[in-house]
Amino acid sequence: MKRNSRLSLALHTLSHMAGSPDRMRTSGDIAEHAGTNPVVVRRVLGKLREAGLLTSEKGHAGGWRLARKPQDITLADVYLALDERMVATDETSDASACSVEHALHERVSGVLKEIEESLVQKLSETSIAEVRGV
Amino acid sequence: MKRNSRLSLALHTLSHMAGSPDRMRTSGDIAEHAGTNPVVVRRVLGKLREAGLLTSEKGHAGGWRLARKPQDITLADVYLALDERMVATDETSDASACSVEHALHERVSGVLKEIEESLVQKLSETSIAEVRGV
DNA sequence: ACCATCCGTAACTTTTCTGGTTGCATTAGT
DNA sequence: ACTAATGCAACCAGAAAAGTTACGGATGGT
Repeated sequence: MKRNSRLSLALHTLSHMAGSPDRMRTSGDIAEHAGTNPVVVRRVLGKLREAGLLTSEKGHAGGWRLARKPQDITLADVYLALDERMVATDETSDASACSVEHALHERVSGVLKEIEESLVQKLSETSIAEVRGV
Repeated sequence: MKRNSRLSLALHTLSHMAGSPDRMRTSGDIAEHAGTNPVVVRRVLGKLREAGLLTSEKGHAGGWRLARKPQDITLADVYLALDERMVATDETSDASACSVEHALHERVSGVLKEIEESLVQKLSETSIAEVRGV
């Protein structure tokens, strides 16, 4: 796997689960399906569980299941759950002595933050059910 | 610097250059300004030159200058010049035997590509001049 | 009671990405 | 000639991420 694998893995898995929402799936199944490792799957899906998108059960008949209906899970939910900010810069303390520079830095950061917000807005317009489509 | 440093560096540099578009700046100046290395600056700015956003001149009085007016350079131009796709997945050959799986994979890829396009669209609505702002 | 199965988590390794650095050829002005 | 700049290639170092192994805890079947 390469870049953006987490978002991609999450999306693929959720879309797949949306097919039969009641079926319980193990991280092993999902991993094999996605061509990766059960632990990696649990790591990513754990984030989604924290965000309330999935539930997991331990033990013999344990596994993973959607916590909501597919149409109630948006791409924004997934994106935010993974806690990856794609365009927004980190809030590095601007060490520039010049105040004009500082102001410019603020402007650039602000613009990037706006772009990030618009991305989330766009993501919120599509649900997992719609990804599955048709 | 951390993630997105290239985009951030490019944006900051262009915004700064937009202040006095006729002034020639060396990679050394820019690097010192950005707290990084001249070679790194040339790497990033080289991409922008390839995309026609900047011009560079070798030799004694050489350096970098905007190739267009700041209002004619959009954030999308910069983003695309850097050739970093943030949300779109790479076109990995889908090795899934099942055709249903393949179709789902295509759907997810398609959705991500749409998101990417909408991001670029959003970026194209803001110019460097506007970033500089006010 | 026992056992197989599955999640949760930690620790470690390997790979990949990226910025930083050095060196050198080339170009251009003085 | 000399100086100062880009262009480019090669390499190093550090961080980030995936992959792997291992083990503890929970759960259900036998």
